[in-house]
Amino acid sequence: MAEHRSSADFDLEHFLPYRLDRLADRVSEALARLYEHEHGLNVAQWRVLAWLHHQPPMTAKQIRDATRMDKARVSRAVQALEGRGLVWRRPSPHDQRWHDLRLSEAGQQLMAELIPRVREREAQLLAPLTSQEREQLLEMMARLERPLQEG
Amino acid sequence: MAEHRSSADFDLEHFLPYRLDRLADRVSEALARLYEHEHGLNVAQWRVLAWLHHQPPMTAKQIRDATRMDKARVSRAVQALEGRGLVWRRPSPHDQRWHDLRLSEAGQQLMAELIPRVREREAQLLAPLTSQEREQLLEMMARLERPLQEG
DNA sequence: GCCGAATGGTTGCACATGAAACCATATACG
DNA sequence: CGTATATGGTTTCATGTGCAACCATTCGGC
Repeated sequence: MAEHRSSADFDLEHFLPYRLDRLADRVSEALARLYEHEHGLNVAQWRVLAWLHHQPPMTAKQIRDATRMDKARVSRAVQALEGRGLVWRRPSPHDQRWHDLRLSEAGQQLMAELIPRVREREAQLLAPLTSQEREQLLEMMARLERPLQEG
Repeated sequence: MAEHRSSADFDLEHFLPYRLDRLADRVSEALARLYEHEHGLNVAQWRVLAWLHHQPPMTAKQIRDATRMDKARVSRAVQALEGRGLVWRRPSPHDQRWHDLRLSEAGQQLMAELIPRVREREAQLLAPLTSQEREQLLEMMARLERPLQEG
């Protein structure tokens, strides 16, 4: 049985966590040129923009829940984006602890330019899979992720 | 056609790079307890140990090629492991620039203890998939990764 | 209404990392 | 041989990150 292999033949190349990490790194690198090199956005900032584009307005907490990023990471990303005028921040009328976040005009323009190119790049990355396989892949990933939700 | 969606409905939740990164993070976190919290090993160090366990001896360059890690990252991981007496380093007789790396007794012992537990944890993570699906997943990941090999 | 706990968000700190500069050794070519 | 170049590996620097401590506001129990 596969369960009884000795530890002598342990091979990282068939170890899912490692392979997952390596692929994620490679893919991320392939995309970085678009938002990092060309627009000076890091991954955290890109994600904040993407969520604000998709579903405004949001508070930092909502972004944190959506992205599962550390709250400090979200806070710093928002700060940077606000500093560059890509995001507006307004204290919520309901609760002064929150801030409602939205894309500014400039932020919307940036995303309008960026999204089609990011989509195109994703399509290239996914080219080796049929559309059925793509669905299957995302579905399997969702199944793997579910038990790992904490909180 | 799916190709003609406007940028207005872009949703990170269905964006593969993001989903991949999130899953990889979660999985990595789930494993970290084993080698990080209990043995003070970071991911880079764990990978070096795993490769040296699997295929000794190796030079830093070979580990770098195998893991696709930055050479500085490998260098620092090896230094730390040597400092803890888990790895031996010996200048290669063929070329003084290289160093042949091997696990020390302590390193082998550590891996003998760690590998079964890591395997067990991996099995838990993979539980939501049938063994056929697991193969399929790794195979699809390999197909996605191949065009991203650089150099 | 008032005090303690909870909650959204920020900041300080320690650490890991990638890129580039750098060092030492080996190879190629005159 | 001797110099230029390539290569393995290390170090320096700037940056991003998680964690924990912290601040401000709000909520819950009395």
